[in-house]
Amino acid sequence: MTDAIRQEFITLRREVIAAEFAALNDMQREAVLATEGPLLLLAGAGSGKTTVLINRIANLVQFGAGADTDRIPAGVGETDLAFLRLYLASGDNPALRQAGATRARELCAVNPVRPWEILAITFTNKAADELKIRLENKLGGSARDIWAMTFHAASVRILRRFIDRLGFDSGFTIYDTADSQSLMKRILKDLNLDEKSFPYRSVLAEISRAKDALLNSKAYLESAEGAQDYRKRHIGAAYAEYQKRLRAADALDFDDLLYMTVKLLQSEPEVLAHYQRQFRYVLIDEYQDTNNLQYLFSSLLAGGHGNICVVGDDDQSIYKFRGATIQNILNFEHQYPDARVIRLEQNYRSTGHILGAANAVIKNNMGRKGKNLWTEQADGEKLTHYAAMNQEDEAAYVAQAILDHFGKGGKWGEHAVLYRMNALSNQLEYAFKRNGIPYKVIGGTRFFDRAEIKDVLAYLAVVANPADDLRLLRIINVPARGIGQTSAERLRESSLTAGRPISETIQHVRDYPELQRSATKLIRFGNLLEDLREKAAQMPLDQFYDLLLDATGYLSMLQEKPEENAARIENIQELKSNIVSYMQNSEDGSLKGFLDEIALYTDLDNLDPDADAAVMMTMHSAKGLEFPHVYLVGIEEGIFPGHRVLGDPEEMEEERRLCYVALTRAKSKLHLISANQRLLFGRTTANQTSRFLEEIPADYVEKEGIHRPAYGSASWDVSFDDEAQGGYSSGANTRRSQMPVRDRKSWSHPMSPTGGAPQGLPAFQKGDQVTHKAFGRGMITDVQPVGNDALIEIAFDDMGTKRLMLRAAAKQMTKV
DNA sequence: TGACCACAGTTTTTT
DNA sequence: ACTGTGGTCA
Repeated sequence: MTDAIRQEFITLRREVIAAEFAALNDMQREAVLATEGPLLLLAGAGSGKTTVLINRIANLVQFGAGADTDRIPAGVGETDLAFLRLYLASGDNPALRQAGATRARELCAVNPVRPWEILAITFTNKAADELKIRLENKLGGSARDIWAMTFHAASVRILRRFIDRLGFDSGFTIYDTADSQSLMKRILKDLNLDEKSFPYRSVLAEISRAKDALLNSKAYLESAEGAQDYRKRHIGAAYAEYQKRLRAADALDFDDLLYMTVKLLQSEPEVLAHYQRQFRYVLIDEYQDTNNLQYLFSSLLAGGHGNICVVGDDDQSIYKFRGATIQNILNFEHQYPDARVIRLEQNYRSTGHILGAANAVIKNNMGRKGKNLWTEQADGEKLTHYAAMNQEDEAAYVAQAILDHFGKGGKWGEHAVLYRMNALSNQLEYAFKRNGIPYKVIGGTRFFDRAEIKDVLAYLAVVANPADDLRLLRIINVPARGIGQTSAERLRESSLTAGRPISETIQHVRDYPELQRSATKLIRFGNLLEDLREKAAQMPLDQFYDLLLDATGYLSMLQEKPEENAARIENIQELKSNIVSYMQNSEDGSLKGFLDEIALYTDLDNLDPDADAAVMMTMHSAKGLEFPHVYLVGIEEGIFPGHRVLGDPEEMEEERRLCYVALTRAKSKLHLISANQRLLFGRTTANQTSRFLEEIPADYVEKEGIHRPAYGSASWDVSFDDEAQGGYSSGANTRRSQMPVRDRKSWSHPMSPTGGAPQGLPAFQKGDQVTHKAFGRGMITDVQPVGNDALIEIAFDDMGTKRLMLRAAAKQMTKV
């Protein structure tokens, strides 16, 4: 084979493969084809990062190293070259191209990758799921074998197989944050550590930091001995105790999952070799958010073949508070001197104005790699900054804008409201409820953090793992079994001294003189658990779940107060739907498997793209998502940026990055809302508008609302009716801006506790024909007074029946 | 032992 | 505002 043939073959091969990815832009394609060796992909917001990941994996599976290697199959000759030339020239002839496709692919593939040789790591389950779905669409069923999952899920998978080498049982349970917290509270109490100087949260945070630095409690204590640090010594003791009890309960916390995996890979050469051999290609998404453990995890696993591709954006690093270090991405080129760097800077998501605003804001940060996103899109609408009177006005404005858009044929799901902290979502929820806007809150008090869910899951966990003391204690007296705190405490202490799990102690309760008082009850409880364990082995999970709810008396406990517990009962039912869908999606359908999945699960994964509903979530949760219309609320100093970062330039930069993330979620219209005064955490404050707003060029922004609040200077005699009928329509903004700053409560809750008809309710009654701006024509079918408002039911011609609050609805309706 | 009440502390973000 | 805790009383 001559050199010329070699060269031309390599060139043609790359062109053939490149043609498969013709839909991408040059940089994206570059990133897809650069398969070999370390690659740093700096992908700006909305630059098609996920598309690149998908196509990159597709390329690996189809062509292996074909596009990025000098290796040539033996026996390539002139005929093959001629064929490839012809094939490439056939671009506009589909029939010809199709005929040659198979041969071309075979000829160009070099050692195609098998799916399980790819490790693709993401941060959230949501991102992992999306990746899996899109891969399956592209590659078919074999895509299921790709290791596309979160750091934690991958760790669990590795640990389940090999953790016995560290002396742990492979059936370990996973403790979530709440579990860790209650365990730590216990420990601090037992160690007699004052909760003021040793808040459980900061102790846990310190332990988490130690684990991230790969320090076990001993190593941590050693560092404390040297420093003679009193605080550290106590925390070290708590750390040791914490790990001891986790161990006794056969449990790992979130940090342990990564920590143990890294330890395992470092100390067991065989295991390391196994996975290094297996993972020919490693991809890490959101690399700017990795912490030290995750960095080690990635480096170790990619260490065999050295094909590591990390994707990230230093401007979107927003998780420093949980140990993420932006250094990982900044140092990548030092770690791998031969690394290639590819930048994706073309944004396909946002309009020019939105992108311009985001660029202008992030420009104020020092210490970034430097990058300027650009777009081919038109400038689009300007951003809107609405300065609201207070949080109610803010919520009303958002609701109004959404209703307007819906009235023009838009979809609910095109809107997302983002805020800095969950506490800001309340007013919005009320406003959305009143106006009949379907919505979904992501995060906040999470489904799996609800007491009833934790209770039921605790039962399942104890059934699966009798050694799980923490969860056993949670449910030992729920529902009440006459095993009170004192009995439970005594039981716990006896088990501790005996060094056996509580469930074992219960089985041998007769051997413990100090437990005789509650022995009968304990035995009954122990029998219940035994019984459940037997049943669990005999029937499918969903059936067992029903049985458990019944046998434990948990359901009947809730049913004693049906009204009060309606939501709880519903939640428990909803958990069953989780079980059923788990059974459909997993091969083994085991209880353990279910608990694993649940332990790594968050509400974010619930975002159902098919349901048409506006969404609200924190700016953090919104990372990676996009929406046509975005509302950023609470854009005030002290809230965003939050008050705790005001004195700290580094923290401020993180906050600004968060702002960048938030701004770049919007595709076509961005509303920024600040309130002149806000009731938060029980206090009313008057915040200045956020500095981030000042950083956006003024000619990108249209201002609405009350921009220079001169408290008390405006006219005060605006009658209620005026306000109610005037509404919040976009045309009425000028009028609104003249409204006085005044506490609405003074009129919306008149001081008339002795009953009588509510004051100033808009005059609508049963039977009225109305036209609603968003929902069209309809008839009022019911009016129920509720407090100072009324709940009305309207049968709309096209929208079905809706229940709205009268005061809010009146602003949208006219009588026909 | 469990129900009820007052009180305080906490309100960033996630696996 | 809200929740969880701790104390008191039946």
